[in-house]
Formats: sequence, structure tokens, C-alpha cells
Amino acid sequence: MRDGSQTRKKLERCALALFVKKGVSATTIKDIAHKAQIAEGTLYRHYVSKDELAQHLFTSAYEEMTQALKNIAQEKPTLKEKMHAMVHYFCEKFDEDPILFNYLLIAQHNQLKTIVDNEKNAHEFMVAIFNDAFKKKEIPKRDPNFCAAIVLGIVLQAAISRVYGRITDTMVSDADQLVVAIQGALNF
Amino acid sequence: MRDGSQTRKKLERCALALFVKKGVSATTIKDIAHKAQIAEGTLYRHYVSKDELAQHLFTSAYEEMTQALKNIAQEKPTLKEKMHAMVHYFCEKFDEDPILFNYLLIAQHNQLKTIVDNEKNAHEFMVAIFNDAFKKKEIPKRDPNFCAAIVLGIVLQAAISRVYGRITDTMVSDADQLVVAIQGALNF
Amino acid sequence: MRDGSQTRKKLERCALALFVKKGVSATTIKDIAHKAQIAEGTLYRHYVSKDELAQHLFTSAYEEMTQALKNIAQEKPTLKEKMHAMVHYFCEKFDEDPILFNYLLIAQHNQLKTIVDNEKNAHEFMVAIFNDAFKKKEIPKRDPNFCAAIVLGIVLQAAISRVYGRITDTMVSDADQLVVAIQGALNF
Amino acid sequence: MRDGSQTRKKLERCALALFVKKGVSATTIKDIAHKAQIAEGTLYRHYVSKDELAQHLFTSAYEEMTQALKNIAQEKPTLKEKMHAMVHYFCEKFDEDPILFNYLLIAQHNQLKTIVDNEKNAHEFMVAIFNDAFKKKEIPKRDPNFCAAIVLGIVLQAAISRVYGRITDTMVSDADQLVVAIQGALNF
DNA sequence: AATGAATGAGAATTCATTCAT
DNA sequence: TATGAATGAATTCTCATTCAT
Repeated sequence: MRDGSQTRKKLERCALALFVKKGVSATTIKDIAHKAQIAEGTLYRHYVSKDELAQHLFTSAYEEMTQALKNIAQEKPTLKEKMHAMVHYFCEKFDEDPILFNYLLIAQHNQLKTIVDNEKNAHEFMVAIFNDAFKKKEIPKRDPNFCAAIVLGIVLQAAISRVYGRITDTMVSDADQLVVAIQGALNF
Repeated sequence: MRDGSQTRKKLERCALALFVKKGVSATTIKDIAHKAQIAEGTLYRHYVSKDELAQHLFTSAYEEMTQALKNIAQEKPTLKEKMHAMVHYFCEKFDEDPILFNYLLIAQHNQLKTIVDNEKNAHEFMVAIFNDAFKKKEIPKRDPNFCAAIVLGIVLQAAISRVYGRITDTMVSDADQLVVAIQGALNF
Repeated sequence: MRDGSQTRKKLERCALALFVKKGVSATTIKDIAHKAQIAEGTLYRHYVSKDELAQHLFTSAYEEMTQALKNIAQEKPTLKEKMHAMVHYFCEKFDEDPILFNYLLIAQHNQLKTIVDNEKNAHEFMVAIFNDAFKKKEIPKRDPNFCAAIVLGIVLQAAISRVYGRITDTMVSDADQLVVAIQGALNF
Repeated sequence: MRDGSQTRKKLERCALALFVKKGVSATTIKDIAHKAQIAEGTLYRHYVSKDELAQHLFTSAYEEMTQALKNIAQEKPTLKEKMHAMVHYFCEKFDEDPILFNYLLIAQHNQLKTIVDNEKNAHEFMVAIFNDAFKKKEIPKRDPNFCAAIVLGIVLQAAISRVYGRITDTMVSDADQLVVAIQGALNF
């Protein structure tokens, strides 16, 4: 009997690349099957539909990233250290797999609506970080949603600029500057 | 105003709302025609295709915004004043028509790829602003692409947070704080 | 603008003929479209799916027949007269459109399960006729379901035998004999 | 009994139940394999195709029944006795395995078309019985096809009424009444 | 300009069957 | 004999666009 996990992996990488390049709805099953060198029907042994595949690729990557950031933050005692560690982690991960981030940040941005679980949502997670800092009097209290938006905006736009080719060097090379910018923006 | 022009306006508003709600490719001509209470064929009296309509809605709004920001910036002598005026203008416009901005920021994020003209591109426009400030020694020289990303990130994420319902008050009410954050982030 | 009702009529006749000849699931949309000289997509302007078309053809014919029989029965005072009139009506209708009855009796026999409404169900209608006759003391009381099955069995099998080509003359030519057989079987 | 033969039996019972419930073409190999707790490919160790399985289930049961009825009829000298014995046998068999009869009577009604062999056909067999009775002057001569249809109609409709749940008691409990009805209908 | 029925290319999906294990 | 992943032809259905009215 054949081992399906190899086929599945290939399927996912090829689908991801095509989704990023052409968009999900412009990518056909034929495209994916051809690129992955599998039969069209094979996709349906792994996912019930194209949409489920697109959703799965988004959700699993998004949740994995959020979970990793959460773990990293918990290990650090202060807001400053948390922020430093998280930004650096994000930058490293981006440089490792820019195609995946292209997908998360642009191609399937609207999928964000499907991440309703507050635990797994990046904005809400950031809000929690700030609420914690307020409680510990690390920084003066203010609207945590505003703070979360600032942090996400600075980091994600730096990534998006690379996705669009406006900036060509690595994310990691800017990581320290991004931390400085965040601290300057929120004055901590 | 003639009949044709009324129909066209209705068509565009209904199409925009549906594009935002379901995405462009998931919105059918039937959907648009039904919502705008016109026949399916009528759309083709105004646009040669669905794609042209989607593109037109995006491009006209995007370019109008970029042009307005350019005009505003030219009227102000210093980076600080330019930034203040631009951020406030953007916030006002967002509050006026959040659905349109939803479309610009998310639903059609990938349309951005089609805006290749540097003159009309928000990032390049921001780069120009910073290069001008460097030349005038208003702030110390650094990578203008980095600066542009910071500014866009801070403002756009504040808008996106509203689109996703994470923040519910008006953009205008945060405008001053956004300017402060930008200046703090880039230290000017 | 074109008039869809012509297309619809043609579609239904062609579909019926093919459903009878090959069975519903063995008949493809392509088959129907080709026979009706319409495009494949046109079918979907009239019915949401092939199944809905198959269902509609069955249900409308079945219900129309049941309703007509009900009207005929109401006009006659006695069981004997009701039976005579109904059998003759059924025989005439069969001879008019054997293909339709082929569909009702065989190709889509299993659709009967979908006719849940007792008002529109042939067996239940027959039961009502007999209950009425019992009440009026026209015949001695017995199980009305048994009586209904006898009547339906005699008439329908005569029709089915023609559908299978076992009997080749018209139903009408046997109508009187069928009435005699029913009366003999139930002794009234 | 070997393993293979057990699997085969289970396969057939599960297939039969599904064919009756959903129809042959709506039943997938996956459905059958799942219900019988075997792998999809295993079915092909026993039958060359799904159609062969469906055909085999129908034909073997149908021919077995016809043969048994033929044997029973041959043992009895008179039409009355033949009819009595056959009706009782049919009723007993129906009560033993209503699902199988559901399949024979409804789900595969169209398979009947494939039983062309006159020897094995129920209608032709009934015709032979009547021709024999005419020759022996047991009853006055008339159209034997008509007589066959009457007999089959009465018995089969009683069975079908049970399949559709209109009648809930056993066939055997109605057997004597069915014989009386047949004799009344044909006056012998 | 407007209508909406019709078109037909093309997309997603199904599923009987095959085949490597 | 059994497995179930893989196949791919066939099918259903979608929908942007056309066109007769």
C-alpha cells in the first residue's frame, strides 16, 4: 500500500505556491494536480474541497505561528524582552518561508475573518500582552487595542513591503530597528 | 443627471458592498444585478467585464486617495506638518466610507500588484516624502523604504483593526495619537 | 427577449423520454441537452439540478393524475360507478401518453417514497373511497388497505404489462374487463 | 466455510440493504465497503464490477423464486391448487426476507428488462399455467396475458404495499384472502 | 439603454476501477 | 486474499458573456 503522507505534503506545497502566485480562486484543481504531478482526483482523498485545502493551509500556519509567539512571550518576564523575542522570531520565520507569509498576509487575508477564537487571534493575543504590562505597571495604561494595532502594523507592513518587492533585504536584518520603532511609537 | 448615470452609481455601490462581503471572484453578476435591481445584461452597458468593474472601483478610489494625499503634502512645508495633514485626511476619508476602505485594504489587497506606476503608489509616494525630508535635513538620513513601511503600517493597521471590528471608535478620534506614534517610531 | 416556456416544454419531453429509456442516473445532462437541442447550461435556468427535474416530472404527473381521479370519484354516487369511471379514465390517460406512465410506474417508482402527503397518495385515496363505501353500507366492511392494494394491483399491473411489452393492445380495450375483475376480486 | 465466503456473504447482504435504501447507482463502492467493513478493492475479488454484483443479486433471487414456483406448480394437478400453493409460497418467502423482495420489486424494477428468457420470466410462467388450465378445460378460455397480469398484480401490489409501509401485517396472514381475490377476479 | 433567456467553455467534484504493498 | 491510495474519465454544475427582443 502507498504512503499518502508524501503525496499530501507535495500537494500542500504546490497548492500554496499557486495560491500565492495566482490567488486561490484563479488556481484550478488541474493546476495543482499538474504541478504536484498527481491526478486531479487525488486531491479529494486528502481534502473534501479546494476551499478546505485553502482554509487548512491558512489556519494551520496561522495558528502555529500564534502559538509559537505565545510560548515565546511566556518565557520572558518584561514587555521589552517579550517584544524583542517575538519580533525576532517573526522575522526569522518570515525569512525561512516567505511564500507562506505571502499567503498569510495577502492571498488569504480575508481568511482572518474565520479565526474567531480569541485565543488564536494575533490581535487579541497582543492585547493580552499589553494588559499584562499595564497590570505590572511596566508602561502607563492606555487603549490596548491601539497598542496592538501599532505593533502589528509596524511588523506586518515590513513583511508586506517585502512581499510586494518594495524592500529586498531580509526581515532579520531589520528586526532590531523594528523593535526600536515599536518602543518609540508606544514610548516604552 | 440621466437615468444611465443613476443606474451606474447604484451598480457600483452594490458591487462594492458585495465585493467586500464575499470577495470579487465569489461575487457573481447575478448577485450584483439582483442587489442593484437591474438585469444581468445591463452591467455590460457600463463595463466591458466584471474584472473591469472590480479594477475600476479599486483603481479610481486608490488613485484619488493617493492624489489627494500628494496635494495635501505639497501644501505643507515640513515633514511634521505633512504627516499631520495626511494622517488626518486619511482618517476622515476612512470614516466617510469604511466599506470602500475595506475594499481597498483587504478584499482587493492583491489588486495592489496592478498598481505598478510609481507615481500613484502609496509606498513610493511615502518614500518620496522621506527623501525630501532627508534632503532638507529635517531628519537624519536612513532607509526611506523602512520609514515608508512604518508610516503605512501604523495607519493601515489602525484602519484594518476597524474593518475587522477589533476597534470600534472612529479613525479621526485616534488621528492625533497615530501621528504621535509615527513620530515616536521614526524619532522626528 | 426570448420566451422560456417553449424551451422548458421541450426540455421536459426530451428528459422524460430519456429517463424512461435509460433510467434517470444513466441519462446525462449532455444527453438531454443534445436531444432538446439546447445548451447544457440552459437546463439550469429551469431546474436547479437534474434530480429536481426528475422529481418534478414525477410529482407533477402523479399529483395531476391523483387529483383528476379524485374529482371523477366525487362526481359519482356509488362505489361501482366511481370504480368504473376511474378505471376508464386511467386507461384513457395511459393510452394517451404511455411514456409518461412508463416513467411513473417503473423508471421512477422509488420516487413514490417522496409522496408523503396522504391527500395526494393513490393508495390512501383508494382507502378513502372504500371507507366511504363501508360507511354507506355499499359493501361489507373489511380491511380498506387490502381493498386498495387489490384495485391498484389489478390496474397497475395491466399497465406495467404493456410497458414491458407483454400485452400490446390498448388499455381502454381492457377497461371493462378490469372493472369486472376488480368487482369479482372484492365481491361487490 | 472459508474466510472468502464469509466476506462474500456480508458483502452481498450489505450491498442489498444499500441498494434498496438508496438505489443501485446512488450506492457507491465506498458505501458498500464501509458497511461491510472491508476495503474498497476487496469487492473486486468477488465481482468484476458493481453492476455485476447488482445484476447477480437480482437474477439469482429472481430465478430461484421463479424456479421454486415452477416446481410447486408442477406438483399440483389443478389450477386452484397450483394457485393456492404458489401464493402461499410467495407470501412465506416475502415474510422471510422483505428487504430482498423490496429489491426485486422496486429498487431494480428496471432490471426486469434484462430477464428476457421466457422460461424464467414470471409473467410468461403465469401465462403457461393458464394455457394449461384452458387446455384441461378447468376454466373457460380467455386472454392468458390478461389473466397473468391479474394474478401478478394482486400478489405483487400486496407485497409493494408492505414495502411502502401502507400495510404492516405479514403477507402470510393475507395469503388466503389473496387466493380468494384472484379466483373472484378471474371467476374460477 | 434595458432585459433576461440562452450559451458553452471550463471548473469542481465523483467514483468505479486499478495497482503497489 | 486484502488493503486503500491513486487514477482519470466522466459528470454535474457554474457563471461571465452574448444576443434576440
